[in-house]
Amino acid sequence: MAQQEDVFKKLVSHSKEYGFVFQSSEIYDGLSAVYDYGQMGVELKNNIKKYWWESMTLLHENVVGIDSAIFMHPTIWKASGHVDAFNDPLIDNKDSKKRYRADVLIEEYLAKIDDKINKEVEKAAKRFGESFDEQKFRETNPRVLENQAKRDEVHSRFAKALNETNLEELRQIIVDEEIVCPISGTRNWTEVRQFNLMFSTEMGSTADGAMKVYLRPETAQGIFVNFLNVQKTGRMKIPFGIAQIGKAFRNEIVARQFIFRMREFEQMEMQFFVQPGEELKWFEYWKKLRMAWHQALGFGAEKYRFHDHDKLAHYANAATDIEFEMPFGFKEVEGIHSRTDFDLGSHEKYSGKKLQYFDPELNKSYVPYVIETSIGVDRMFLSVLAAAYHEEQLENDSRVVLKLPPMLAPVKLAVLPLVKKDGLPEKAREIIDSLKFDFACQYDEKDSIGKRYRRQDAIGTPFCVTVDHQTLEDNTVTIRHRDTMAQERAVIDSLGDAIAKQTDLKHLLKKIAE
RNA sequence: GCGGAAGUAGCUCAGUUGGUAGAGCACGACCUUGCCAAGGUCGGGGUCGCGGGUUCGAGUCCCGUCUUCCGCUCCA
Repeated sequence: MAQQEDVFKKLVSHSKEYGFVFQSSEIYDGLSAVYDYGQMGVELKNNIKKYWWESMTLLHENVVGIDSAIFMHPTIWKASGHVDAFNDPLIDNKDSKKRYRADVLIEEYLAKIDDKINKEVEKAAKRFGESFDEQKFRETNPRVLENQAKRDEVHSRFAKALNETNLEELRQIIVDEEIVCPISGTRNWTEVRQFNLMFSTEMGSTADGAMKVYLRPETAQGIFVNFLNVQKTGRMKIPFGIAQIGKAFRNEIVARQFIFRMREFEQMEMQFFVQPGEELKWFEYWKKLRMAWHQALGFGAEKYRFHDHDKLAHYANAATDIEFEMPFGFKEVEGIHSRTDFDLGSHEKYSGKKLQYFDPELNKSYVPYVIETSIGVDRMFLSVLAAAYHEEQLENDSRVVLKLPPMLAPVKLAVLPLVKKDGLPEKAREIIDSLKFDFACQYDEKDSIGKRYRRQDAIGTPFCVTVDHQTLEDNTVTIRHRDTMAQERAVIDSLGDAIAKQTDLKHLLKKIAE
């Protein structure tokens, strides 16, 4: 583990050193859990997105894309359940360091009083037998009355505090009722804090009572609310899917582990609409397909595993994660959920609009069921980087090499003049000029050739081409391969095809299409 | 958010009982070499995370704050 964390640290500093990932606002001391992608990172990230997008939209004629806005009508988040679920009042016990939901603590306390009352009643019932009048007992027994009065008092305070979201009052109830931490048994509580996991802002002028809008906490809802638009204008027939790549925002309580959990992150989501009753079949279908997509990258099947959910979210009837072995353990990279008709059904209720599909085969209308595949771009990025990062011991020294799948590499080819004189730089530029339309090339003439190879290794460039004096005579160059460090001689005219063959995304796509 | 640790050049770090900021690598120019880094010369770059305080004087001591890492917690 210590070694793995070490690798993780190295990964973070490598990311910075070679322009993959920078901390946001670094010159102002940074902004917690927000990161920027640098000149290399953006290329890698774009390639990952392209791989996903094309695997969805090119390989499936029944999957189309959209790009919905980050701002959406606030009611959408009520319908989706995010307003309620993302709004817990939390309190910490300073001794046990445990965190609780303040409302749950009070509810448990109320339940305890109920228990007490019920026990009194049971005891009395046993004592009096047949002749026991429970209602009368409840109305007259002093112990029951006392507890009942306490319960009513706390309950009404509690309800009022919740209604007003009065956090101080919630805490005061906990203090007044001497509610203790179940673990430490102490009453050493922090303030109650509201953690709204959604970021909000105001739309319109504040003077005329602006509308509070949220930055979307997931991209999925943009797909659901456009379900009918796409279905009708695209003449889509069920089953069909809508794919989207976009930013989402969550005000995480604890956001950590580099770009694994960020407050602003990017998702690649696809919602697949199916006939009710067929959802589990499609769930299995996408599960398999999504795993194949990951494994096509060639990092090894053992780095991935499914993690099926035992406890399902309220909307789901099946759910699994695809986990990847990060330097800090197996972590979720993608989620596949059978979301039933929860989302569309809920939007029907809240919007008052029908979100149904008329199925000509069944000759009836229904709210489709949904299979969701949802992958975090940044997590994917991190997993690719982690899997690609290698430190290799060579005979007399060592190298750091990113063994990125060539299709994802930010730079595909570096063209290096062996010396920067005798017309070699000019010849190298010529080669780049002829290839730059096909893939990303980089030119470097500084330092020794070995050093330049190392620099390209560090950013994961799969091919280096070296121009030497022989090149001027017979138009051949040395191709040097990143992973094996092997070299071969090739004619310049053959370079374009040879490299495209190994760096073009379509070769990855063909792999998963099989 | 709580507890612990840390923050000095792009990176990795040194900096003595408080006395005017250093090394290696990296970076730039020139020379040299020429197919797997670390040859020579010269050069650029740091208000020591930020803000206060103590002191004649703070990278060093004290307080606050921000950020990062570890543990807890949370995780649609």
